[in-house]
Amino acid sequence: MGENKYDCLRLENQLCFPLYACSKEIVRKYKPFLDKLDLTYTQYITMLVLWEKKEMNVKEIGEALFLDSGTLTPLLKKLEKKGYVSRSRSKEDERSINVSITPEGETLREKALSVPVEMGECVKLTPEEVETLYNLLYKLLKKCNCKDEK
Amino acid sequence: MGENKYDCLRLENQLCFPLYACSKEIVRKYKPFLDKLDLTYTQYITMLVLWEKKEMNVKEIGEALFLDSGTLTPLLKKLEKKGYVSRSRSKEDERSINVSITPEGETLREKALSVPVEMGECVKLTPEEVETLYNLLYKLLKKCNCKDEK
DNA sequence: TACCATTGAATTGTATGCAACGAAATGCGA
DNA sequence: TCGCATTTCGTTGCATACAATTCAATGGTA
Repeated sequence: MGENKYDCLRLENQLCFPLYACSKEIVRKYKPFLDKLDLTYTQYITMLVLWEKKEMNVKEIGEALFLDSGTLTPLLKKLEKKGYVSRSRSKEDERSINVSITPEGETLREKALSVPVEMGECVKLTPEEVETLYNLLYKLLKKCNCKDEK
Repeated sequence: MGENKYDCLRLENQLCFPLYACSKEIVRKYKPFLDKLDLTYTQYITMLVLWEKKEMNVKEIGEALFLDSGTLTPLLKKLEKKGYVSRSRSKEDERSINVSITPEGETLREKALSVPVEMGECVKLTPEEVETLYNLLYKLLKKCNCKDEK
């Protein structure tokens, strides 16, 4: 019934679309909570990795977040201006920039503890569904990220 | 072991992150295929809904794609300039803009048929996994999209 | 019918994302 | 050690995204 050669072009037959839409909607959900920290979503996930590692260079942050220097350089400068991170040339390798958490950035971590709690209340999936979704996304991410050919 | 109060802030404990990263990586995967059609990803999904409905106003497109006029207005003007759609004031409601597919846009649909095929080869999940992922994403999207309070 | 809240687009301002390019530093082989 | 490919950031240009605002058209309602 209703089969035609264009079915594969229907929005509802694309896996990419719910992925794209979900990502945007979730990021939008974060906004009111992140506003209280004066962070955007991208700044927030940058702080997440920095809170863990304390010090990373731009390349390492980029690999962790799937972002390049074109996005990160201006973003890190903004975080520096807000006082949450400091940036300095590495002494071992002058090409590299060390980005590290400041005491103010460390203080922010305390305030950020409420964010996952508040967001958790927004995601109405069961723990099993979250687990399944999480695993499939990481699987896709891994398949996706490997070099295209070979 | 290693439990601490900041565990909830670890990047790997966030569902949002693989969602965000996957979405970007998939969109990036589309690029070489969409370049052949002279479309960006957002322009592509806009064409997808328009190919189906033939004519929609900006509000309807926005509801289908989770985009607002701030994104769509300039994007639709670009698609118009490329000759794939036409834009005109609705006669029934002068506030509304009717966006419709042109013959060139219809021709483009033929070329676009190869895109899902080429992309399908990039996504190395089983059909069952794709199905599960798809359903969970739509479920999340629905939960997410409902009005926040009440 | 005059008033006014609502609606649909467009505009403005800010913040990404990313490809492409540039420049300086590094490293490696002849 | 010289030359050159590679690496790491930064910059530029283009295209989203979205909140907030504006403006014109519309739709009740007194």
